[in-house]
Amino acid sequence: MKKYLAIYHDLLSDIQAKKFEAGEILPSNQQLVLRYGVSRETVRKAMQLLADEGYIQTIRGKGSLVLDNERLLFPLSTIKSYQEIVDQNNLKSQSRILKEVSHVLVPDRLRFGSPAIYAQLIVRERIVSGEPTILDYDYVNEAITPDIPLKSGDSLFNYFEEKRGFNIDYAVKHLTVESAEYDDCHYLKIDQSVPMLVVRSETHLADNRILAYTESRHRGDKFSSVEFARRHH
Amino acid sequence: MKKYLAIYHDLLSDIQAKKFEAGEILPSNQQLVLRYGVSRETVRKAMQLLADEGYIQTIRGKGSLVLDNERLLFPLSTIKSYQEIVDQNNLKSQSRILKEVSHVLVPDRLRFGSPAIYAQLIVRERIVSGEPTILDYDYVNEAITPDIPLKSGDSLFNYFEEKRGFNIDYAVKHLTVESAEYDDCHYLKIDQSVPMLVVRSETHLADNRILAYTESRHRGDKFSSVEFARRHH
DNA sequence: CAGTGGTCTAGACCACGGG
DNA sequence: CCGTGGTCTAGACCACTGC
Repeated sequence: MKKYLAIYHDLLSDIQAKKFEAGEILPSNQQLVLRYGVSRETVRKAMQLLADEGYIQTIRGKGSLVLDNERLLFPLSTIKSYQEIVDQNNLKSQSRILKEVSHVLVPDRLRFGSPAIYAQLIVRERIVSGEPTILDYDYVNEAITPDIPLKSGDSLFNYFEEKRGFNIDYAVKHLTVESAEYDDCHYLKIDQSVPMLVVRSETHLADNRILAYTESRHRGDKFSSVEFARRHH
Repeated sequence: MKKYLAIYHDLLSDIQAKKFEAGEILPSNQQLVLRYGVSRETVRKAMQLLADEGYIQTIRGKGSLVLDNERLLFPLSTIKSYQEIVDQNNLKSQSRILKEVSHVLVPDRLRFGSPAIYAQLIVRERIVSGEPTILDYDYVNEAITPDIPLKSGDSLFNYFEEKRGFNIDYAVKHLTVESAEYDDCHYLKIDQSVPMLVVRSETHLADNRILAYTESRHRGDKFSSVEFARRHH
């Protein structure tokens, strides 16, 4: 199903496999119409997805230019699981579960005015290049999915989408810079002088229910993110 | 021209003017087709823009739900000028030019592998609620637009787009957390212990030329950003 | 069942780039 | 001039919601 997504993924994997290098021009709309046997509007939907996510730039009269997407690392403006980011960037990384508690009330600082709910709390640390770098607190809405069976290496997103068939739609993320707390110092083996980049997010399903609240605490001295932004007129 | 943009802006201004509150359902595609006298695909283009930017959530079988967009503050994943952000959030803010130098070579740390160019450097401080909070270093490509006439209150983007007719297309932004430098301490009246949130960006025109490099240095203890992210399948 | 949004089509005209 | 991408149309079928 969904022809435009098939074309999108097909072209994207060619770009990521370097069959198209940065600076090259993709096949024209018309060529893709013939290749895939679809209408032009369907081709253009695929191209717009690629453009929105920073893989190509369309230039009228010329064609669709492949951009340098080597550097898209840890973007905050997309919903990617930690595992997806690790995979895409060929990082060496491990995760370790530090704590798991059921029936916890989600703290105020994560909710930004949304109603309080009970959740299952999962605390994990992410170890990048042998060094503990990120602390993740996931509060998963009990009303939607209680009792998550989690092994150390599992991805929560993968469980939600593949195993449970949930349709994750969007997230609202708040970024701040804060001082290291006791847990940061204790688990990440840093002292209070290291600033933390904190991302608090609220993840929604396609029916607008809140699936989870997450607090991701990154060592500031190790944090790096590359965003792609388009200008809309 | 561009009917879908007209519809987008029309609906957006209604949302921002609270004619549609968060939680309400927008008029259906069919109603908008009749109201604007356009085809359904044109209506849907406008709706997709609204959805992409986090103003609405479309729910199949129900309608287009208006989201709570009160809190979209200082998003890094869109290209907005400082002036646009200030206007949208009703902030009290001033800008002051600190330095202006012609024919400067853009430093390595801003370029991430892009070729070195000569630029006009403009250094400004942004004063929010009476307190100097952000230092901006703009390196504008001399080959594209030399000798920018700048008064203290002017917006660079406004000059590029309105006065010069440039078509800004996209930017790549690098986020890091760094220690305060001499200039940070001097102009922002802080000491070295305050961490800085640094955004370095490369702004491209529609023909893919680089218009400018920018380094924005935010006081970490005052920094706050809200992002909207969609999940693509 | 009627109404909603999601996908897809075949065709048209426009604006821009480059030879 | 021709080929490119950008916009728009009228109509079709599907999947889902809610009554």
